[in-house]
Amino acid sequence: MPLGTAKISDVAREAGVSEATVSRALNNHPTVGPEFVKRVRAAADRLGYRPNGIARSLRRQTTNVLALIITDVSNPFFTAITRGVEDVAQLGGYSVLLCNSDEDSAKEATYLDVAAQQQVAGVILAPHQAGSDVSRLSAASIPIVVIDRPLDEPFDSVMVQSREGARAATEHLIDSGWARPACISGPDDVATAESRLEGYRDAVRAHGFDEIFVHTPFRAEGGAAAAAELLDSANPPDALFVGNTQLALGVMTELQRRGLEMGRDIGVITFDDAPWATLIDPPLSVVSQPAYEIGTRAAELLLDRMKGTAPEGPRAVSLETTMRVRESSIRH
Amino acid sequence: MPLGTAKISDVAREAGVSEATVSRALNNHPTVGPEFVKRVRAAADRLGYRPNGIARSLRRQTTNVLALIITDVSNPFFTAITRGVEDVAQLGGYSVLLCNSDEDSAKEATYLDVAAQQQVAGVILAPHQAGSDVSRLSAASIPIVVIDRPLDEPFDSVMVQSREGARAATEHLIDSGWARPACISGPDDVATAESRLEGYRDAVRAHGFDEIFVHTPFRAEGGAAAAAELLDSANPPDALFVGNTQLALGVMTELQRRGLEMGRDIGVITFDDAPWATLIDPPLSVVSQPAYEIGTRAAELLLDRMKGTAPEGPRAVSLETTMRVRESSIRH
DNA sequence: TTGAAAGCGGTACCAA
DNA sequence: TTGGTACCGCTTTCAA
Repeated sequence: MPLGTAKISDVAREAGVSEATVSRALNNHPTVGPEFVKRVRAAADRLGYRPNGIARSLRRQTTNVLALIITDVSNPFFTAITRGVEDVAQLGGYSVLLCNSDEDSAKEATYLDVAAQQQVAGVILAPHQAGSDVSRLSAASIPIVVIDRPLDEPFDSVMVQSREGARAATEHLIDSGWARPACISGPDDVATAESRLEGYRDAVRAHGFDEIFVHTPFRAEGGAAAAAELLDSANPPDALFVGNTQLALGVMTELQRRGLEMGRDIGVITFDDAPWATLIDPPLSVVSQPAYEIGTRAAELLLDRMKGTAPEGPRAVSLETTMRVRESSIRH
Repeated sequence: MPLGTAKISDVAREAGVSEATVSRALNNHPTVGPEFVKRVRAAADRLGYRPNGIARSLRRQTTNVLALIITDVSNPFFTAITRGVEDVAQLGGYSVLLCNSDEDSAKEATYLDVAAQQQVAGVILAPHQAGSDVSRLSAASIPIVVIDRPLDEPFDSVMVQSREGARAATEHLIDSGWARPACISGPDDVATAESRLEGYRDAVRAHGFDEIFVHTPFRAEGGAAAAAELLDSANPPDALFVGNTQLALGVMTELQRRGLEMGRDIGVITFDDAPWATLIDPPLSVVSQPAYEIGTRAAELLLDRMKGTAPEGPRAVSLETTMRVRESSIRH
């Protein structure tokens, strides 16, 4: 028998004890004689025994893995969240499986299904839409923490005050002397896109400015197309509040293509910080979200929900954004 | 009984057939009467039946999920690979679980263990080191495809001709008139870092130049520290070949801090393209790897290995890099 | 404290 | 073609 193929019955035979004793010994059950523990451990080592996680899960009805479902792996915002989740999950003895729903409800549903089927211990979900169907998880009583975007059903959640951040960013644009700020927003069915747009509207309305905005997918090409549309319009904006990093990539490419310099020809501020934001010319002003903390807080909520130490009702964590004014938004 | 909690025995009762028939009907087994299929489907729908993946896996000894283990989720290179893997996996009806080993052998080992325990159908692995222990997967005869970095044991693999790419990049630096190119390389125990360094050495040796290099972790801080060290040395380099995107982020930050302009004061070319490479000033020259294709090819190899349609021995795919000369490497 | 045995929820063999 | 049932590997009562 190849090493690492042994099952519990083999170990039992090798150690001369029952399967039950092997199981208890290996799981540090207190009622096992120290002599037996030693014998079982030795036998297990000799055989290279590794428990079959599937069988264990089937019996225990749970695993020691968490699922983290995000909408875009290539967005630094979500990878920062991922690191936060991983760090606290690891401390708690859990592994995290990352699933990329890619802003696609069908893929999201598949992963929700996989999570339920694999009986993960808990799920952290950035829902594509508020209506995402998590009933399979609920049916299996798998705890859920919702992040980034709200879900219709009430769960523990970690959100960011996007609207306030967006409003502040737009105010900043106006304060800097830009007279016609527009908003390049994400898809109109994505909550974060909407609340950032709302924040923008709050600000322009307060100042009696026109509301100028366009919806586009959270991708670089979307940003480029939106920027082009706005700039080609009859009465183009002189400043842009951009909905996220991916959009910003496209927007800046388009500005570059047109020879427009940020801060001189057009004011730009974008949602989410990025590691390269200070390297471009001029440095990009941003509204930064505490991404890593979103991850750690979410994982903490999940872990104590799993432990059963959490209070009854849903807990809502709301984090603030930080505006980092650099040069792209400053008129000169 | 809450919806979605039904098990196969419930469906059998509801449909008035045996469990065996339910199983066969739901799995499109050809030997089931069409009348029965209809009845079973209806009963399953009524009860909101969803098969328990764990139980199925235990019996079938496999799942329809793949694991993709990468070393750094926040590196765009790996997220591009991820998209490639996901796209072909989905076509084949598989979900992919992404695991971030974070350049840490212990985490990697944990995920390898999880993969084996969860009995994933296959694994695509970017090993931290050539000695990574995949014996648990082999013992469970789970197919493996190795990407990005070699493994001591022979498996299907998709690699990139890093050394050639690195050599070409360094030659380009030299051809552009830089007289003292140095290399900022990754950790000396990471194969890609080593082969890029080798490529650099090939080039400088061929020209009789000094070999100047420093090893540092694949992180922005590592890049910054390495750049500082080199620039502060007695005889500093006038050009830099940088090992990857994360390092480049740090290197450029350090150059900026010192007021050094790429292309004018120092020549820079880096391994891996990044979405923001054209947005910085001056645009960054890079050696681009076909990341998305690495992902698709790896998944293809894995899928037909799983189907059993692959030839006996390991297949090795070797992809080429593309140099994209922009301005940071051009002397002016 | 230890062992026997009953499942966990499906699947697939064998018999009818 | 359908049904009965052993079994996948482990955990956890229940008895001894």
